[in-house]
Amino acid sequence: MSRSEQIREMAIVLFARQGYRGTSMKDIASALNIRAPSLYNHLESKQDLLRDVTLGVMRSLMRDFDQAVEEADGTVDALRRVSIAHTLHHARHPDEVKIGNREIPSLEMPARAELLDMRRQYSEAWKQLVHEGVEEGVFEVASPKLAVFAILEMGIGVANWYRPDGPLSDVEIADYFAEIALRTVGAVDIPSDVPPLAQQ
Amino acid sequence: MSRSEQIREMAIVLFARQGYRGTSMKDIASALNIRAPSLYNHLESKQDLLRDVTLGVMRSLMRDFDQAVEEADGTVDALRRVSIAHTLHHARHPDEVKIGNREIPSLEMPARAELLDMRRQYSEAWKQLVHEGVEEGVFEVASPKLAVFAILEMGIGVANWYRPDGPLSDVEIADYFAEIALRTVGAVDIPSDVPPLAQQ
DNA sequence: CCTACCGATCGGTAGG
DNA sequence: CCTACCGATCGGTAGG
Repeated sequence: MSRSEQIREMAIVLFARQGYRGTSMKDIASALNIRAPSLYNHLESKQDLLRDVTLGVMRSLMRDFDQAVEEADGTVDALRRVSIAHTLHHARHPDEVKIGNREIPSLEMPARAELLDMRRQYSEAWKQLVHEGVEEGVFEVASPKLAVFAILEMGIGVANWYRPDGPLSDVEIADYFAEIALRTVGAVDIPSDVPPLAQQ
Repeated sequence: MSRSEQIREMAIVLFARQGYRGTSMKDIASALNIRAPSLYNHLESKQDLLRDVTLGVMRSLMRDFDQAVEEADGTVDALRRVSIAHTLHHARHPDEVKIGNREIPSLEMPARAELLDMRRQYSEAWKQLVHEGVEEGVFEVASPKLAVFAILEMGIGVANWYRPDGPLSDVEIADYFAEIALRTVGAVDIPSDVPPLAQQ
């Protein structure tokens, strides 16, 4: 792994643990056994590190969403697949998404506006999908917008509590949350090929 | 409103908007048209402000939870009521809960441990309630723990997007989310006295 | 990749 | 409630 990648990975760990402003360039450098000024051979500024991780995580989320929709067979399956992708992403990249959600005020313009616009696009794509399901008559939901917010936040929260060494795997949690998502939009006749979850 | 209260309210607004470490004592003082050192006639330290708001919000959430359970008629009604209380609290005190969720790394020991313990107690009380419903046979849920996380996070997210001047009132959102919560735990035969939601 | 160093800003105190 | 001021730390640069 290149030094530049090492720095970026360490920054993600420390930003997630201590916050962006609670992490100094010296903290990052010390963790890699070098001095702070040496970092500037590999990056322009501390703000660059934050911009890369926050914009990167949204690009990645949107890519997963598009891929899930492409692979889907119908709207119900599409919602299940994007729900799984959303939850899995938050279980597998908890540090990155924590930074993306918490450090919006630390992100300077114009990157902040860009991030917020990507977030808007992402939830818009979700709303569009739910809307299609309503039009097709496979979903029954009082407010698509509220339903989408509920589903998204449920997945986002996973980043805060999921532990790989816990009793449930990320796939099990993602499957279960996808079931909740389908219930939330009032999808009926759900083809359930999901194995039963262990208690707890 | 006393100067001390003014300072605390302004701190909450600025901590939520700019983050704890992104807000200087000078920022708070300037917004009140005084100088930074004058703040110290009303508080011990900047950290005190953070401790008061983060511990206060958890005390308040737990109080609301207990009251909702006391007023409830049975376990299904209890889950509906605590869900409503949880969502309403996040809609009505968005700044406080945002700080409580984002600034955990900024909170120094031992307050941080105290906060985390209160959060654990809070979700434990929720899990206990869901567990009772399962034992009574009124809930059907694969994993009480996951169901509780899903419900809690759904409500927490409200603080990030709810706007009082939006198309839906906080009460409407709380009622709707309580319905989703009941679906999440597989509560059946839900007595629905909730008025239909406006689309969008 | 290092040492030496810069100006700016921070939380907080002294003293009135 | 103010001015004057403190030591510490910050992101970043110069120069090698």
